[in-house]
Amino acid sequence: MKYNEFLKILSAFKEEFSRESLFENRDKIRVKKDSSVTKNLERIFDTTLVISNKKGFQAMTMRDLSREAGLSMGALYSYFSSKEVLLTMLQHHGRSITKNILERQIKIEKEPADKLITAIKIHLYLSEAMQPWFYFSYMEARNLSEQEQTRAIESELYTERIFEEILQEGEIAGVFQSGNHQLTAGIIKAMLQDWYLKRWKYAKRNISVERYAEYLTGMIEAFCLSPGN
Amino acid sequence: MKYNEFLKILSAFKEEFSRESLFENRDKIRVKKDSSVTKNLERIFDTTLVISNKKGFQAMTMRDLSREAGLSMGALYSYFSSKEVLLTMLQHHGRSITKNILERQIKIEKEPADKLITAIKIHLYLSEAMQPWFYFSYMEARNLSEQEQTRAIESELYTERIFEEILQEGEIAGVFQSGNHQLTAGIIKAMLQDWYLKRWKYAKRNISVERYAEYLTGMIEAFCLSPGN
DNA sequence: GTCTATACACAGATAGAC
DNA sequence: GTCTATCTGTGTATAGAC
Repeated sequence: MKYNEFLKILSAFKEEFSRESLFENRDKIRVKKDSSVTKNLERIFDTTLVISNKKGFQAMTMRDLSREAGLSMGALYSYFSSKEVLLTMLQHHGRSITKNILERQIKIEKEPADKLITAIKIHLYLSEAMQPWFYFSYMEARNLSEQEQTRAIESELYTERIFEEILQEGEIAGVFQSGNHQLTAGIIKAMLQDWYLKRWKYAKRNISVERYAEYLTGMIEAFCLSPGN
Repeated sequence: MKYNEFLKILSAFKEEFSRESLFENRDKIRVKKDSSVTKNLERIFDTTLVISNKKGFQAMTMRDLSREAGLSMGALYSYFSSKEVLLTMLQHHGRSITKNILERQIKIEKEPADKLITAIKIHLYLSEAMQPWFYFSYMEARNLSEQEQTRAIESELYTERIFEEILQEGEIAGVFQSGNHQLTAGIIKAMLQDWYLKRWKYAKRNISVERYAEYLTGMIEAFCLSPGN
């Protein structure tokens, strides 16, 4: 799949999913009118990502956010009860999109080798399209409450387990070599994360997401495929 | 090389290097007595790493640091002029140790394949021994001043270039396959970083640094070595 | 050199007018 | 629903005693 095709799928998904997604935390929001929520919450989220990714969520003041988002302090606080809640909402929002898209796209493939390639590509494409959120999610994990940190770790391990299971499945089917699949899955995850954590580097070197995907899958195949496959 | 052997080399190096290293910022420190500096500065550094790695440098207050390091606010400020300067000093300190050790150990090897393995191992061992600093350095990079950020990026790219050059050298010697060595070097770096960024994960899974090193070098060799080597 | 006490700025959050 | 004005706690940093 090309990145352009993926973008279409993603935007269709967001369209369909926007109510559940953006309104997941509806009960925590004081504002009643839906149209205000959709309009302002997205603006608040986007602005938070921009400022936080530059200097950290902790260092972003509510006055910064107020100014950049074009809403008064008072208005901001009618969308969340505290800065910490804003952080939690933002994390939830991104996680549910990621999880849904990833599962949905992997299900389409039947063969382990295809599944592996697809999982890698979709993850890369996702993190390309939602880079600010992925970066934010990684860097701010330790500012979360204990409960939310647990969820973040679960989410991290969940993705890894997807890779691990595909590798396992492939070994049984005879297409993948045996090995420590958990370790391999972890290493794959690390390579995927590098893409959104070091975006500046790859941009400077003119490496497109498709090029990176190709190089990465090549490396994984060299290591995982059974000889002859 | 085993990790234990490395630790001996490291501690010998630190011994010999401690003056230059700890006193690199000597001019910025108001305290005159050397014995006070060696004793307290190391304590300040270590404590800063512990607190910051838990909740972020920004979120660590000087009162936190004062309490945990067992020094009053006033005393703290006689070792650095501001919180920002403390950050800069800490970064410098770790960078010079890393750079020196890495260069010194790689020089020993002559064959590209050995050089590559050594570079990977030494980097892993270093980040194992100095994990708090490596983690800190990665996570707090964006809180640095513009000038210091440039230095941090340079340092990051410098390490990558070491790998790139080894790969290049090996291709000419015929032991490594051709390919985009810059991309490969970046990916190797990502895998090395995962070790100190996700230490909790590997600890939980009982993966030792030696085991990780072995797995990683195995993967790199599968991808890089020319057939027949 | 190290302490205690304090200055001063600025953070997050809310009350109440519109 | 959104604004402005303001409360209160906490942050970094320093002055001056010991």
